Amino acid sequence: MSDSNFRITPQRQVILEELRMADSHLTADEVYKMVRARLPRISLGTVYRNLEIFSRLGMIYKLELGGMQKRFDGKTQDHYHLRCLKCGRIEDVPMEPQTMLEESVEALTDYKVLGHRLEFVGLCLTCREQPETQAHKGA
Amino acid sequence: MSDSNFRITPQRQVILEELRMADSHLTADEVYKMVRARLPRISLGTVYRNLEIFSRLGMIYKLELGGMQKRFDGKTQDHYHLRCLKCGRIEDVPMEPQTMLEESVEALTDYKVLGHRLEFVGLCLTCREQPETQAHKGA
DNA sequence: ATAACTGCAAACGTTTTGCCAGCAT
DNA sequence: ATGCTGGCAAAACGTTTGCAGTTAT
Repeated sequence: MSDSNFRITPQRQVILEELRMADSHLTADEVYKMVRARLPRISLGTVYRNLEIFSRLGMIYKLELGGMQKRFDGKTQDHYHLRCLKCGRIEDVPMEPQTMLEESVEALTDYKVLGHRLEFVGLCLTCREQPETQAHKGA
Repeated sequence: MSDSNFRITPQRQVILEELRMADSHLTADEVYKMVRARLPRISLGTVYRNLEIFSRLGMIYKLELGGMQKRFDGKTQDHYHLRCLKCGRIEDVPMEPQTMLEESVEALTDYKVLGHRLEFVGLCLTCREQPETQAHKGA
């Protein structure tokens, strides 16, 4: 792929649409299931290939958080994430990226700091209120 | 494992020693290779099993950073990490955990925030100075 | 004709698991 | 005798890749 002769095929169209329609943070497999409802013959390999291409082109955002599957996000700009330890739900944090963190680290080390990834973990409202149940699974 | 009848077997002893001797951030496979030099018959499964147990007991620290293998760290207390994009080296950041970040997120959302993970990426001194070479690999 | 793209299946690297034997209590 | 533990091999998991056929230019 030369990144310039990039065609919007039906598969790519549908993958993008589903990613943008979902309230974000889908795993490749979830994207696959959703797309397959509209294009039953699409393959998981195609989904992976195109998610990778989209993210390389900056069309979507690839989340690689700790110890989990990759997730893909229709949004492009950087933001922090918040994960519920009990149900696994992932949400965006309505907080501006703290660039001063990078400045501090650059002052403290001999690295050229190019970015940072910040993830919060905790318990969502639902899971705090239902102490003994697994409220929901997935994104 | 009931976590109380926990025995220090030779395997466990050596795994812990190697983890504490190394300057940290080993992958399970690296631990396996090092331990095997002293206990040639140990199996990779045993290494994984015990790393998991140690980290559950808080005896070591399990790093699960974005999109990579897990790494294990003899140190116990929380700290931030800094990864070189070019050579993959991972270092500790000499910075105190910023608990006020968690307070901000708790104020901004309806989550009970229990922790956070912060990872910086950039270029280490070596890799900045040798622009065209891959300086070193691994931890 | 050429290059990009897809579906399919196989391969991959990492991690987990089942099983049985061995050892400590 | 009970139960934790280790070695081994197989399985599982998420992801990537090779290939052959298809589609668009």
